[in-house]
Amino acid sequence: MKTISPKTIDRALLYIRALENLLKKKRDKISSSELADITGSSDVQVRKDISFFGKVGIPRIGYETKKLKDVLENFILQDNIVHIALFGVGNLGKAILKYPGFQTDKIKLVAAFDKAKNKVLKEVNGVKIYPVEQSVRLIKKVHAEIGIIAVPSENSQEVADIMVNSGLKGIVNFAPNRVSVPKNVYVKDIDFSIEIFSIFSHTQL
Amino acid sequence: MKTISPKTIDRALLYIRALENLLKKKRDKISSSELADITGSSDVQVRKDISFFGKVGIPRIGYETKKLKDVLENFILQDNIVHIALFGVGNLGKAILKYPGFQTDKIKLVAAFDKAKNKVLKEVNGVKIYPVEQSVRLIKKVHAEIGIIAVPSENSQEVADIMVNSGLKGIVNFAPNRVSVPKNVYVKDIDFSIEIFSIFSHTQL
DNA sequence: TACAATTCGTTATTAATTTCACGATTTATT
DNA sequence: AATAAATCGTGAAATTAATAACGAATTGTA
Repeated sequence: MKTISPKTIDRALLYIRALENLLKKKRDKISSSELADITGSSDVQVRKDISFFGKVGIPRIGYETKKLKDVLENFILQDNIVHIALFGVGNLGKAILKYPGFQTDKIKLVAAFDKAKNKVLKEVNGVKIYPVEQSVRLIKKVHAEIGIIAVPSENSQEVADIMVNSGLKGIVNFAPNRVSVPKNVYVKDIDFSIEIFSIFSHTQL
Repeated sequence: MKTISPKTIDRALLYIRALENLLKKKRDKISSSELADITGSSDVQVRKDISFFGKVGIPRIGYETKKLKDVLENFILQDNIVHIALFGVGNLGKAILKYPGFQTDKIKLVAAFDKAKNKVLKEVNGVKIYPVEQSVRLIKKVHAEIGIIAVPSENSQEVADIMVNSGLKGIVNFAPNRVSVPKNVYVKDIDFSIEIFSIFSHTQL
């Protein structure tokens, strides 16, 4: 039994999104090479990735859009819905609250926290903003799995500690400094300026 | 002559940021293992990465913080300053404008564009907001290299076309759909919901 | 000065990932 | 029915990346 690689999972997420868009356009079939073009990959890579999930393609035709999407989603998400808690409702936090991809049937932003009294108890895009003091209790109550850090870096560690205490198992950190957490908690750092430098380096090659 | 791998470059950017923080704390020496801890890597990986840039370490001591930072920066950025143009001054755009890492001596956000008349000609964090119509001319004038797409997905392709026409060679795309560009333009997509699903998958393992 | 301790730098090894090559399957066409 | 064309699926090869192993250099200490 081969184990599935993290890279394959990440690409599968791109495939799923592409397939959703194709479904909206009523495309019911798609070939590996076209899916590769859309997602910035290669046809062989697409077929190899998909082969981890089973034999879903039809030779000479390609893949059925709906079926492929279901297979990938079921494998990766099973029946789960991902519940997210957001910390920090500044500009970035608001952008995240308004982000269309965060209120679908597979992913729900369920609670936002901020320490500014004037933001608390307001609602943005259907999500209520609570005071940080209530976060541990509320996150446990709503069973969130993933947390987003969108506070200034001075407060990021403090927020990370709250997240760990609440039982969150994954964190996206937008603050430009690393936070320390127990090793059973997975942290993904997104640092805007490092992304920029990285692209700059790529364009220099 | 070995060529430097993209992964090494990306980690080197993490090292540079860590070294900057250490310098602020007046730490003038650092070992590979401590740098590894800070950046979430391993000591061997750190030494191996750094060895691409030359012999800068001192056995038994470690690296001189300042010297190592200079070596890495010079190699990756040479004497360049990266100039950025931002499209879209909504919540996300404002968050980017206020992001501290975008006004340093190595990276400058030089212009922002929006089509809303009421935003135009205002200034956020020292950056002036211009009408989109002037973007091609202005980007050429200020010699920006990298563009950031922070507009809704309906407008992302249109903005990408402007960027290509302006001569930008790298794009960070925050809109949740891929844009098509000539293959000499490098695009990095940052899709919040895919990041979340990716973390969720990691935590499920 | 000799020896131990520490940390870098580098070659060798192993592991992971991507690409290649090609057989198998299905549909269309003559 | 035979052949051609298109596309999937996959084992093998090639590439890339990470880890391990260890020598070399430096400092501290007896």
